[in-house]
Amino acid sequence: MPDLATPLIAWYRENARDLPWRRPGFGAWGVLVSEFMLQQTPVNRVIPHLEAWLERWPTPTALAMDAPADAVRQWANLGYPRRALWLHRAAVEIRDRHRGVVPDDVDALLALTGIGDYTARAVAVFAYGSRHPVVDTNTRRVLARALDGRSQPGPPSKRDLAAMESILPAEVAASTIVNAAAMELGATVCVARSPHCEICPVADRCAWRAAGYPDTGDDRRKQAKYEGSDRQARGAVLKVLRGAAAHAVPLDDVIPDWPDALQRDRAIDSLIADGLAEASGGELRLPR
DNA sequence: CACCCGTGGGT
DNA sequence: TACCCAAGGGT
Repeated sequence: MPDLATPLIAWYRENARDLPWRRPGFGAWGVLVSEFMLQQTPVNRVIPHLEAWLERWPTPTALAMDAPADAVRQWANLGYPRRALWLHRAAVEIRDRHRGVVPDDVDALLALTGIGDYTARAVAVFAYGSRHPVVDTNTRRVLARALDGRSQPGPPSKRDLAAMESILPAEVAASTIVNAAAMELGATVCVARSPHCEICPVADRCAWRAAGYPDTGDDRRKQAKYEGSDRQARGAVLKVLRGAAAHAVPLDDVIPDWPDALQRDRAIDSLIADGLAEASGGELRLPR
């Protein structure tokens, strides 16, 4: 097993980006909100929204006191608006189960709505300094290349945690840096396409490089086409509900010119089923 | 486990 | 232009 930790720590010290959630004293709530926003949304789009969010809701309890509709509106165009709903639910759960304090325990975090394997460990490690393996898509790619000699990682699995654990230093502070450094390397150097191996701190011990950069193929499933999809229809409906001062919109005024009326109705029904919309009196609105 | 869920920038 | 990709999670 090559020592990745030592070069990763040295590299991270010099090259880590200055991101808001890495500032000392940023707080567990801020870290948690950032992790929700970063679930499938790029860093650069998250930063302004994160700052506005925390200014409006500096604590979980503050968010819990407002309506889910406010969270969905504030989420704006970050995408996957269920995350806004789930973040609101998590805030309510934190208020009710944890006296308004973001828990530091992985199992307690996992029990919160919208928090899975990655986010629970990210909060425990980056907000509280615990020692756990944190594995996101960047880390999986770095480990697949450096350890397994593959160009892309396979599907996510529990083995990913064991792989990360295998390169994690025993000492707590160092382990936190290695977790962050693996993610950072994957995000900025060991990127999916055209990686910058010439500046990579672990190039001299990378199994993929040593093997001559074989293309092992990408067994991830391709993203479904967005144009013409149900997701696009849902997005259009939610954009209307979020929009302007309209708190409730007559059903007949919700994307009336959508090309596929069946798809439009399906989108509305699924949004209601997800709790992202409510129908009453022939009107549609965000959840109160 | 496969599939679903938004949105926008890069190539 | 199309396609790729993004600090995932729930069902």
